[in-house]
Amino acid sequence: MSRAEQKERTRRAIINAAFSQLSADKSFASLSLREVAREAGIAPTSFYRHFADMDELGLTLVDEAGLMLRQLMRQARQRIEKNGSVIRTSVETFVEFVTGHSNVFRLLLRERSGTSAAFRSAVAREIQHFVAELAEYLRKETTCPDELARAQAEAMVTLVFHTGADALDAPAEQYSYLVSRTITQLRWLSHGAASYGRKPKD
Amino acid sequence: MSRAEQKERTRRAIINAAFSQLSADKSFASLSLREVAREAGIAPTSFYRHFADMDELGLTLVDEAGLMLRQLMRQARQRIEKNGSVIRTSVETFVEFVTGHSNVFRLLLRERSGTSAAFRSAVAREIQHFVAELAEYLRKETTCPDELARAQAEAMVTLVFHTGADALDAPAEQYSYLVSRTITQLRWLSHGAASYGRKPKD
DNA sequence: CCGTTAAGCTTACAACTGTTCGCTCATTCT
DNA sequence: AGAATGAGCGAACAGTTGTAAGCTTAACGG
Repeated sequence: MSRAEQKERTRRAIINAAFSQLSADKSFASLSLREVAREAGIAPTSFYRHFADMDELGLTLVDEAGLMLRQLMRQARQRIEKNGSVIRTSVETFVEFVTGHSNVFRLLLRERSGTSAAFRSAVAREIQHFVAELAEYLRKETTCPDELARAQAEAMVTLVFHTGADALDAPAEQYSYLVSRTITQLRWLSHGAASYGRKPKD
Repeated sequence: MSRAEQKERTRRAIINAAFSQLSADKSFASLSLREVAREAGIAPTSFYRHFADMDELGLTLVDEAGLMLRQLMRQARQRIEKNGSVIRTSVETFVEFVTGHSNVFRLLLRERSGTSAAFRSAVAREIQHFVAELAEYLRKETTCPDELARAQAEAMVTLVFHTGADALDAPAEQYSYLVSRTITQLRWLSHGAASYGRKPKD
């Protein structure tokens, strides 16, 4: 096996070990270098051959999580073409992601308001991808001015993201309620933005 | 000084020390019993005379934070009577709270998705007070059926809470933008819910 | 007034943490 | 073929953590 190949392999082992140790009871901040190294099957000191410190690993994890999110968006778009209902399909796809990759979602959810400014802005950047894409869609589909399309997209992403957080603690039989509640909220937003249009008085 | 009085005094010293150590870079989970005890001016082992462990202290902090929130609500209601604009007054009051007691708000924000189920549900309970109260207001002021009033209140609280989180990382000169953006979003919701009414088709 | 109570202290321990240093040894480069 | 590179290792260190055991001493109750 080539040297670079092997290096990449244990790098992945570290990343996977970190992801697998994240859980409802364990945040990234509470991971220890030694524990991660142990699960990755290397000596604690070997960790430094791949990352300068845990923060660097954390940023890598956030990047990977963002990547998964973008793949999710693509998947949702495909579904929409075959299904039609934009809002329902998007929300359902998102909830599936949250429940299927809960560790990954939890990372983004927590580090969005975590103790590291670098982490926070990394997560914020990933979420902005969502917002920007949705805003562009709204600009095309509706007659919304740019600024308002963005505000609308931000509200929608906030609500969907928050629903994901709720889903983490909710029993599975509540998912359909959460989804339909969120759909209702998004419709209100959409309908309100369309008809309320531009009346920025107090 | 009475015995009970002195006990309550150092109990407060512990609570205050804990609050004061919370910051943008330090979450409750990263506080240590020893550091808190040091700042409170007691020996580490004396901590146990007041709390069984750090978790018990944390739940106390969440309770106190919730108390401050409820005081805030009362304050907002008084302002509304003299001002008139319900939405603007509420959002502005909330942002003032967030910036004025950022440590307290950060505690709620983080523990809402933290690693302790007990903390999460404690925070959720505090936020439900907000939602319930707002929902009742909406039921009175509008012709909304109960279930939808609640969904609307939840969306509104989510958006306002999220704005608070944004304000934590934003420079002060951006506050007015954040406030007006949120007001717009809330108006959309309100308007959409009123006119969209009950049309739960896909 | 004297015995009881309990807040607070000091000392101590075992378990972890991140990180430095120097070594091995298989892969790579010349 | 021989030298250089660099991933991985073991041992060690200084620091911190939570918590147990036992003592002191001031406020309390009878």
